[in-house]
Amino acid sequence: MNRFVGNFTLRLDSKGRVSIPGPFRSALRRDGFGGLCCYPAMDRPAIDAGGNALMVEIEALIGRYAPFSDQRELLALALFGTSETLKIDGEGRVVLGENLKRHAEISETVTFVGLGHKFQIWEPGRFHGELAEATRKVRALKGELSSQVAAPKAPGARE
Amino acid sequence: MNRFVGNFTLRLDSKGRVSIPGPFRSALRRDGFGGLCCYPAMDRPAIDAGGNALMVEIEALIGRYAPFSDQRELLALALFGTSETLKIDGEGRVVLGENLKRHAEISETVTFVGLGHKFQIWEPGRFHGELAEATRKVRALKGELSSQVAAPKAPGARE
DNA sequence: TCTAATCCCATGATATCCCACAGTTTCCCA
DNA sequence: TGGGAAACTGTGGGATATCATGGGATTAGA
Repeated sequence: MNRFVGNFTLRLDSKGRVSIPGPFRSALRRDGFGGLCCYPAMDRPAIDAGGNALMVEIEALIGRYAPFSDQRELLALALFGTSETLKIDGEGRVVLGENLKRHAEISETVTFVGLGHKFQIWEPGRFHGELAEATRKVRALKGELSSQVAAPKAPGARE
Repeated sequence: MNRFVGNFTLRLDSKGRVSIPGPFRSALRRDGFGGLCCYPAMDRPAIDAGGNALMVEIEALIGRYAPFSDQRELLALALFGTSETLKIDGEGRVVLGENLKRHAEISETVTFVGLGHKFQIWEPGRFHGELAEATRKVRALKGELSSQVAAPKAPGARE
């Protein structure tokens, strides 16, 4: 079983290191990629992180466009250009780069949140806020669903 | 791991030398090409750089057009004609040619940006501007993508 | 002989590796 | 069923290697 599930809150030490939660660490190990691929999440003050699987996903996204095309260069710049592959030390820790920490407004504690094929790293307070918000939305969505019968209406993309 | 990822800002010394960032340097070493192949990026005030993989890609691009066709000659001129192969010294540094520096408006600090198979060298200020622009466009693109994904049967992949 | 490019060594800062330890949880065996 | 023993996790800090950078020496080219 190779996905990231659950959430864990951990502290950064004086050198800025954080342990990757055990379950995530073993999922990464299985995935075969020595390091941790991270980039600032779009639209959210969080860090997206993962291993090979995530990297391949990004590559596939970029690979859809022709080499030297504008769109490809743009995507590559925004994705590869802002991501960092962090080294994982013998104890399973990483040091987050300054950009990443700034983007997620992380200071001394972080929450790891499993998202299946990848996971996110949040500042704990912001994560709880976001979670509450998400719960509220899901509840609303559920209400909507139960009031519909089985309408095959196209599900609009929402964010 | 053999691609260029992340961004690094470094200084030119009094002799005009810049260190190639460690991760890029080792990727180049793996790629087997002794020097660094550079040319002014099309449409952008930046320098495209890479090793063997980049040259192969350029060749493939040019090879798509019929020999002696206008497009082919033009591309060859723009890419091969303007490229220089820089020597990498014992410490992993290169000296950028005057053309390159002028094109990218580089003075004393540069930002190396990984783009997967190749990387770019920017004047840091211009890079930040371009990155902001790219992020904005990618966000728009993401909206498009997520509305496409909802159409076929969702294989558990979500964002 | 002079200029410029290349090589070589020095150095401070940073990152990486390595060992240590305390709190839990798991496991084992009486 | 209870009492350890062992393993693992998160945390801490010192030692070592690597990186970015600076400058002198050496070679090459004109």
